[in-house]
Amino acid sequence: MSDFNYQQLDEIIHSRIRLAIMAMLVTVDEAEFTFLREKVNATDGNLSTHLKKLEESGYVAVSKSFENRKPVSRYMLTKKGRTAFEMYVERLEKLIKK
Amino acid sequence: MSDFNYQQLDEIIHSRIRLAIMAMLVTVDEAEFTFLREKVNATDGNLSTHLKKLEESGYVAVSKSFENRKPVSRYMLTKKGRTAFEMYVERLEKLIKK
DNA sequence: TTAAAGTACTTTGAATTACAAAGTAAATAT
DNA sequence: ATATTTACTTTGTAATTCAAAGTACTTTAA
Repeated sequence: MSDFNYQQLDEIIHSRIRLAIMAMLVTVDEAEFTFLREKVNATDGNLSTHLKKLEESGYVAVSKSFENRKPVSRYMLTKKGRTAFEMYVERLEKLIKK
Repeated sequence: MSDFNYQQLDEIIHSRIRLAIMAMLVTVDEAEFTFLREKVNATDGNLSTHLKKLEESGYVAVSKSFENRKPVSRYMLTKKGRTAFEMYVERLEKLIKK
């Protein structure tokens, strides 16, 4: 399969906002909703739906709890998510590197 | 602006198929419709619409002619397209590298 | 004490996008 | 003559993206 076949790029990860979320998550153990919202520069609604999609794809796991009487959602990559991201990056680099 | 801000990635280029087209086009002087269709693994209709979008964005130029009595469309990156692609790759790498 | 404002999300609806099926126009094969 | 192939383009629809509005609280102000 040619390196230029566009379908080789995981479409779940490839969305701009989800890619930014995944790229952020690989650098940390876990991240709170509000932290991601700030880093990725997303609106609440948009972030929420994309995190849900990543969850449903099994790429991200969440733990929702209350701390100081406030809801806190913590997100982290799953093993599957990490592997998928690595594969995605590998293919992406083959595509963009000459 | 944080490297994780998803909006920094050029949305015209970022689409999977258009990214593949652009990545292909930076490696060659020009490419025919049928060549791109094969390399990128796209259907005619899909390729056609995305090439048109790249054209309208000023990233790609086309020359349409007849050769051996058949229509041939040749596509090449414009200067603007090349610059935009370089910028895109730069930002993408900052995003996915650590 | 109760009303208003904030926080941390989720749901909804509308606009945009991506895609392939169908269409066009010309050439070639049967 | 008719059917098929080639090189595209147009069209219709399904999926995606996004922010506005909504929910369920908590905190602050009056």
